[in-house]
Amino acid sequence: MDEAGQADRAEQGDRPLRVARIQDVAKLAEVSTATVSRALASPERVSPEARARVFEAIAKTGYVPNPAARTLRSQKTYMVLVVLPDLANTFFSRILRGIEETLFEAGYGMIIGDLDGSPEKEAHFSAFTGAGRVDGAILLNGHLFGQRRDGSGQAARLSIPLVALCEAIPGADIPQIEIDNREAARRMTEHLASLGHSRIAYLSGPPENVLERERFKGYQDGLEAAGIAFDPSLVIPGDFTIGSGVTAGQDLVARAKRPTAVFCTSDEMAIGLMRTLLSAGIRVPEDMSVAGFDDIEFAAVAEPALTTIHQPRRELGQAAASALIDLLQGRPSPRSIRLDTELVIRDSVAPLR
Amino acid sequence: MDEAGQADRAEQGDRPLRVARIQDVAKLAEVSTATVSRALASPERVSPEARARVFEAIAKTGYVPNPAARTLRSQKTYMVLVVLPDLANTFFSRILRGIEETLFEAGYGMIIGDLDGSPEKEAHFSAFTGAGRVDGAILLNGHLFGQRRDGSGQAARLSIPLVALCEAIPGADIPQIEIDNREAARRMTEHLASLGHSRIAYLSGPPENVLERERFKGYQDGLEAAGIAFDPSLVIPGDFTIGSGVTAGQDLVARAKRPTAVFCTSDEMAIGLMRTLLSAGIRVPEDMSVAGFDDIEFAAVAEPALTTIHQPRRELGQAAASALIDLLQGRPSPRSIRLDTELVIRDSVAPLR
DNA sequence: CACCCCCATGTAAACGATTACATAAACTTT
DNA sequence: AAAGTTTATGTAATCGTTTACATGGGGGTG
Repeated sequence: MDEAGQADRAEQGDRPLRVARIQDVAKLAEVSTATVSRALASPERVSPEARARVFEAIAKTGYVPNPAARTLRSQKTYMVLVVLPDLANTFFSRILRGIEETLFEAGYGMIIGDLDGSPEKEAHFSAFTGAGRVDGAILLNGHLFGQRRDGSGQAARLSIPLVALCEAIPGADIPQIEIDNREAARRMTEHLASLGHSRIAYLSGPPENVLERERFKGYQDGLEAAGIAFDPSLVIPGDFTIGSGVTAGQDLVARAKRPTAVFCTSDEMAIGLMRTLLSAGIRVPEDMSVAGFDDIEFAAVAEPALTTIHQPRRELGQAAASALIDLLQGRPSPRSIRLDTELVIRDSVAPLR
Repeated sequence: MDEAGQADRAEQGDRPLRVARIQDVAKLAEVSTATVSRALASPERVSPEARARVFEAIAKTGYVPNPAARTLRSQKTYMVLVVLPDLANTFFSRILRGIEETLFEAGYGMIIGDLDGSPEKEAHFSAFTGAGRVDGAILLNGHLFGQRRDGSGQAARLSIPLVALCEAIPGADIPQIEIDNREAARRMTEHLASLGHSRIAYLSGPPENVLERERFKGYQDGLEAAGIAFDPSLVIPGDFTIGSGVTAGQDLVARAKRPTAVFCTSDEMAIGLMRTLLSAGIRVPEDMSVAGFDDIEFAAVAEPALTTIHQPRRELGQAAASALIDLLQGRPSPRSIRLDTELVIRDSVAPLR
């Protein structure tokens, strides 16, 4: 105290009245604020002695740089927005973890934008990127936002680096991280066919969804490869949720001529479907085989354990985050990545009797 | 162009070279920046004419306030941090939605801090709150952070409003939003006892967890109320995950003298447990009843459908967010809230034969 | 009519960093 | 030893708002 002189807003007694600023550190270390800033941003550009004094002063004052000031000046937020269609969907949580991990290691924070099917929210998150609250964004929702519906000149805003994850965005010139949905669906369909099934139903996702469209193509590819004619009556509408699986099950139960196998384009639907079948006395896989897609945690402990397509969710998240970080740091980023899936054979699919 | 004079950084041709600043709006509307700022923050304090001109200018320029500058000056970020132990856990996703919804409506963004069991990350998120990157935080992890492990004077930082959700933080003087875990566990235990079960096992959560401790007390309360002696050998260690349910199942299968009912303190464990029992030929509920806790989406479609305790997850999230917003906006906030749970009876529990 | 008060607005000082530019010292190179 | 180069540091402008304070005009009141 007797040394600091008139440091009127510095610490007093014990606890700082106010958070320390770079000025306080500079004064204590007897250097300029520029040197403190440099000591933090690029230590090698500061002499060892000064650096030591600076770090000592930082420790003593408990200084933490003010992010707002930093952002204002440097135009960097060290924040990334992750936009996804449905936060309550199990499928995304592991992906989010993969993203978060990787961002975290690189010093970035993650802001979540849960669209929840509302276009109003979409506009909101679009504004987020436009206003410079984040340095970049990872889009899991299958399309770019920001293109105003009214088409007015409402400004195409400051554009920031974007990465598409899982749902490819056709025509967008950004890195796209995904799996080969078509190929995976083909593989599963062929797998079912190879076990003797020929009446293979397809429980779909929402028709406008990109994943759905790819998987549907794969289903058709698979039928074709197996020499099975496509039967539109075996395509059941769904939307990836447990509930739509339950509904689809009721549809099947009511049919006179049932398929012998059902390929569901999400595990959630498969689990909901099996539930309805079992309640109606239809045994899985004895009476009907059921296959899923995603390999969520519950797939392995479903009853019966679900045969499905494994997606490397954590790795997908990590890859997307890495690609974005590359972009943010001016490094060249891979245009597109396709991660491998795996056909996981469990108990819900059996050879045709 | 011929009107603006030397507006060298204003729009040119069609698209703005640079995002519009408050200055640009002020110039166009022929008012000062202060008026623009006021027109946005408190429209009633600006004359209708000026207001109209300002809004017109905002529309014309596509102006969006710079959040960093705003934060720097006003010390408000309009961001909230949500700290949770495990983002990949299904239980949290609906809660997050409730939180996000409510924050969104109030104009706040949500930053997720997934601890993932790492103390290193905890320190990181603590720094988040300390550095003023967020206005407040919702803690789902059951304890406050910021109290340095080394006990050094490392500064108790700027403290921001906090709310505890789900896991109460003993001794913390902040709003706590939770359910009555003890009461709910008691109710389930009594329910099992009322069906004739007296050998009721308890599949626990992690021993240090607050929820676990409360539920365990409730289990004991329930036994006592039913006049059943507590048997430590019926307490099986778990950690809320599917995997620990599977492991617990193996333990039970190996036992000579099995319980007739198992109360699992999470649905995930219950589902994992049932899986193992069924694989080993132990029927649920005929040979053993299984009860869960949480009522996650999969509980209703498990095979058999799971009898469990329903937690109003969305409402929990909403309540926590509301409490935090009250705090942030200087309104009095309820000290603590306990939301009601519900005993959901499905098929996994049956009377003792 | 003089006084006071209120209202709408403007002026300019923060907020707390980063960084372009300037400067001085130390080291190379010829 | 002079000139040029590199290195370490400091000075001060800048990022784009919000807001305390100042100002001037209009309307009430005594």
